[in-house]
Amino acid sequence: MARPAVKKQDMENAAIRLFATKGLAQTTVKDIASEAGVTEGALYRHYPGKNAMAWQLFCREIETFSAELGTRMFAPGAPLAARVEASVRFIFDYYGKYPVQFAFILLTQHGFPEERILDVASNPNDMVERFVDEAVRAGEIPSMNSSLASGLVLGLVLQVMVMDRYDRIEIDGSVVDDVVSAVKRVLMIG
Amino acid sequence: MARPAVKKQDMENAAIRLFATKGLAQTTVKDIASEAGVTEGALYRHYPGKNAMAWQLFCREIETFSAELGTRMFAPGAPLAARVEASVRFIFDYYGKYPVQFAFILLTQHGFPEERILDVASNPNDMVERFVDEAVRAGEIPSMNSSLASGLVLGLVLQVMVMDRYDRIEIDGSVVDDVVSAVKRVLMIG
Amino acid sequence: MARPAVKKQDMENAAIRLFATKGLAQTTVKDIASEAGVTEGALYRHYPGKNAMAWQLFCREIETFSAELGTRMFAPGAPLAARVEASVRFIFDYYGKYPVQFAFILLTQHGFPEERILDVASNPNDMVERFVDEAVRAGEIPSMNSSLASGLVLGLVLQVMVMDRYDRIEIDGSVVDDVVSAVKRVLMIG
Amino acid sequence: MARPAVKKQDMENAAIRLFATKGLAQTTVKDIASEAGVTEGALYRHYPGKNAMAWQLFCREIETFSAELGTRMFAPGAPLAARVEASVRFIFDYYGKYPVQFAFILLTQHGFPEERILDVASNPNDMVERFVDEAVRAGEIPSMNSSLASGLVLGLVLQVMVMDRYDRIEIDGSVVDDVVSAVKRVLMIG
DNA sequence: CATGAATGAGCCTTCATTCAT
DNA sequence: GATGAATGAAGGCTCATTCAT
Repeated sequence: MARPAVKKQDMENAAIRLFATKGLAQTTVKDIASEAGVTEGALYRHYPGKNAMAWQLFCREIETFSAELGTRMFAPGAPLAARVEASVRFIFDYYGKYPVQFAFILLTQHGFPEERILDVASNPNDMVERFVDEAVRAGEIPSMNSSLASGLVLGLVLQVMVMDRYDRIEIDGSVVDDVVSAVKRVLMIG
Repeated sequence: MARPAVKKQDMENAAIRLFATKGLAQTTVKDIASEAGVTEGALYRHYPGKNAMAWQLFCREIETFSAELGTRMFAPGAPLAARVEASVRFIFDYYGKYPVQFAFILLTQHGFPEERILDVASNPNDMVERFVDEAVRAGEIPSMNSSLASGLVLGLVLQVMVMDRYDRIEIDGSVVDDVVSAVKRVLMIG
Repeated sequence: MARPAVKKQDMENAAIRLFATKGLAQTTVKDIASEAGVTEGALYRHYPGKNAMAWQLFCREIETFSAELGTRMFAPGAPLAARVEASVRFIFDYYGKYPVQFAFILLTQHGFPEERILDVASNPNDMVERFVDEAVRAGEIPSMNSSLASGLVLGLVLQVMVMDRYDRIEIDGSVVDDVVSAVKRVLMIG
Repeated sequence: MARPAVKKQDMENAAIRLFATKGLAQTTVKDIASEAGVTEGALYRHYPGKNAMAWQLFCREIETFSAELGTRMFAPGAPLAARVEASVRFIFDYYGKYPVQFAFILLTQHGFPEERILDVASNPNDMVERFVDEAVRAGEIPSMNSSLASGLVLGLVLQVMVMDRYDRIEIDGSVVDDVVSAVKRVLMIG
């Protein structure tokens, strides 16, 4: 009978918040521990180390996000344009609702010494690629390099978020509208 | 007699190469020194410290790049579409010719504890923004949020490079063509 | 119902095996627990701490061994040479039969921060010393410094085992014969 | 031009003294540093780490010792018995003159996680083995297993030192005489 | 009796920076 | 200008031990 281990949750929340704010390398184990109200050693009961913890949380967050994104992107029966629109809107909703988690994904993605975001089992990149492939095969959009298309589309969305975090723009409804139509134009939909 | 302080050059080259390869935080002063064939203390003869050195090199690289980019983007007398095309092609040329420098810019941009790329005096972001503003004012493209547009356009280009570095795509002529037309579609040119 | 506290046995066996293999300092409480299939805290149900456990086991093993050795060394009525021979043979038999326990004694003897093998109530050293004293008093061997003689004799036997563990020699019947006669020559028996 | 680096000497002396006194595992880097009057980091300019330092010093000490021992053991032209006697006396002289170094060799020999004394290039064990082989080949002593003989002889000498360090005996001239004759008897010389 | 999360002190190591030479 | 030994402040991690469950 283990105790409710609520401290683990505290540590994970603290870690994500700190990773998202200061970056992986700039966040110390001591930071995480004191933010979570525990001592340093406690981390090592649940994770093999700091980087491993970050990577594990990173995968979990990105997979949670991807799973939900998938239901929009591949909603059965929905027309292509609607699925694109729903997907983009979902991403920005998610970004608005879980800004810390999203910032964590955004800021940490290139910071791992060994691992890479594309190694995560279910990642948005692969999903967009599959989406494009299927659309091409269905004759709904012209033939195109799906890997490239996936990069282009994600570039549009992610960079807008980067600019939001850098206070260059403020994301609101009209911005999202603009991104939706940019994505459609890049994919030559409608 | 002996050549002059060619050591400084060696150190800068080593630093850029290492920062581009391993990232700022993962590169130690000892790494730089030994790669350049000098000792650790030598760095402090030319720079106040490691981060300052990186930031200084970063600004220099980005300004060199920006200056050249500007001549394409604002080529006097050239039509809009041609300037867009020339700009995108230049970016990829530069990326192909100075991959280390470019990776340095790409990988280091989020790695500074204090500074940010948008603070660099002459940065691509501002340039694209100005480009869009002028095009709108000239009635060459529909009215649009230029900050957002700048983000979208840079997102297209940068993410393609990220994917190249992650071996998801290989940049060649047709990829560049595709990016050029994606940028044009996003800016609603032609 | 369930068997009684067989867990304690498991822990002791695991501890002895690990101490013998990796040494005292290199063996962690977690090692012992996981090897024994229990959790870390369980150790403290039976022992005040790791070092105390090791010392207790060490004393137990050495006393068990010493007691049996004593019956050979001081077998009533047996001639001196026979008792020496029986003793040496017993040591090597024991070493062959309980290699882990013996290695534990051998490798751990200098590893305790506070305690020392010579502090154990019944230890081989004291026994050999008494043996020599009595033989001298009985006029069976020339007068000699019994403390020194005890060191010499034990040195012969123990170092052979060390060499066996280091794979420099392989102990077999003829090796034991040689050690027996070496001991006799050192003690000037026969 | 490096400064006289007298601190390195201090650190090595402190390390040897501490390793000999408390053992390898019980000696911390902080101990060594503070005993040598430097800070912890200083160690890492000269050695890759604590264990590496200990092993390096250990090898150096044992090789210094072995080299000198070799000149006695293989003194050209000297008769066998004289060489044995000179060798044993030299060992005890060395032990008396450099008790710390010798204790370091004695106490540390089993404490390395990876390495072993018999792996040292020039070690006493190999030397004694060669000595016995040559003596057998020259017909000066009966045929015998030289590996075993080497173990026996070293067992005699080392265990006497262990007992000295444990205050069970006090080494003086007559003890050394006794060890010399014990060695001769074991090797069946004279 | 057993669990295992948590502690707290300490360990080895790293590294940007300083400074006597 | 250059050297490299030394510093000092962390940093990540380990581990014997405690204790609420």
